[in-house]
Amino acid sequence: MSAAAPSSEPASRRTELLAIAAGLFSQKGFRNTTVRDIADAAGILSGSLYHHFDSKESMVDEVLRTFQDELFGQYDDILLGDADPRTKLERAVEVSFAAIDRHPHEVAIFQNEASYLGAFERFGYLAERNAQSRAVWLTLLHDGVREGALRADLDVELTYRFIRDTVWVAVGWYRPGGKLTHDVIARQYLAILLDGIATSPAAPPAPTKGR
Amino acid sequence: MSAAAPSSEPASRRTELLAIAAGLFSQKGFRNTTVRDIADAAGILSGSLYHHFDSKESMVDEVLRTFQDELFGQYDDILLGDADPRTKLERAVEVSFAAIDRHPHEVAIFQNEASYLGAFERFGYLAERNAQSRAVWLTLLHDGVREGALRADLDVELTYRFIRDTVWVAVGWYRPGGKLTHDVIARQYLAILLDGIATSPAAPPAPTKGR
DNA sequence: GTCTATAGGGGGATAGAC
DNA sequence: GTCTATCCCCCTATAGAC
Repeated sequence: MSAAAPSSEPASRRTELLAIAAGLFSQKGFRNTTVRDIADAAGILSGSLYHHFDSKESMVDEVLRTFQDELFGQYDDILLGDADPRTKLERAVEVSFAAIDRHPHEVAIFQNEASYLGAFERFGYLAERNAQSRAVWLTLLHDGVREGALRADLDVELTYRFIRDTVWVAVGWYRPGGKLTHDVIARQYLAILLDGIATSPAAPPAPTKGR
Repeated sequence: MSAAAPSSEPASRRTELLAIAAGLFSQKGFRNTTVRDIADAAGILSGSLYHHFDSKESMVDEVLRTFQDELFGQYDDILLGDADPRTKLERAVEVSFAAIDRHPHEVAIFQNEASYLGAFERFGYLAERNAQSRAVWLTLLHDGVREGALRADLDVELTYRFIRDTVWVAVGWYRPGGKLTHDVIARQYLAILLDGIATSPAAPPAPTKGR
């Protein structure tokens, strides 16, 4: 097998091919993307791909590992920092939206294919990363409650799911380079998450000012 | 082709087969589910399926249409009702979580396959339903702002996306019959959405009570 | 590093017997 | 309503030439 280890050289052909594959995987799904699709997009024939990679699986594997190593490194930095709980939570949200901005394909692949790929031994690390992600958010939320920054009656597990879902699913509609930048979205999202959208808790029918 | 119209009789074989197919489509994805998978699960051979349906596409088509007709009927009832804006918004959220409870497979299929299926002419109605859903939520949000129930500075478009995403993506982890019932989840979710998770807007580091 | 050629398997769908 | 048998296409991956 000629597939060599990624050797940090001049953004190699290997890297180019991975980027092309990632785009297709995110757009059409892993199974629904054929090696011929990838080869076509790269301007070569399908057989030639196997000079660079062992298999289609190897491609998605390398894409996901590279992305996750970077993302979880950022989470770790936040957790190890000495900011207050609310700030840490805000930073984690910001970092996540920034990841969607910089690596939309990778995020989409992880979102859409994790459950399918996770069934293979080779991709067992996906479940580990998932647990690690949960641990990060639960830590942030528990710290926030303990220090009084978040409501004491919070269902932390449920809140974690809502945050996780809302943040990552944004990859479905966020467009890098569009009108809304990732940091604006993060701020707006945090405003809703932290303070809600209502004018007051269980507001009365409102003193009929409009209509 | 023998595929007859659904004739409302005793939960027919046809209906059974659709339920089996829906379960597989939601679990493994549409493309990743073979007609042989469906036939196996039904205890028959793949060729026999074509006595009931024209094609695999026809199956997913019927599943989605049936579900969406029901769901949007409920949305319409809410919109046409005379409740106040906040109550309408709450009901729409409740109805959506109830739909996840009663039709988890259908919701999952719509969530995961809409973008793929939508590319075919036959499934053009998926895009229409999507636009209809957006119209429902935007109406609810705009009414809420106009009547003073929701913050005047709300980014309605962005809020719509967050609501939509968080509600439907719950199908990924919600388990009918589990500890958390759909109405409890809806209430908890509305608590976060309407009032936020923070103790106070931009709370100070908190009078260090714990640690 | 890419091409030609092809092996080997699985997919959707059909025709006709029972 | 189901089964047997099968067609034809597309998929991943390989072997060896250039």
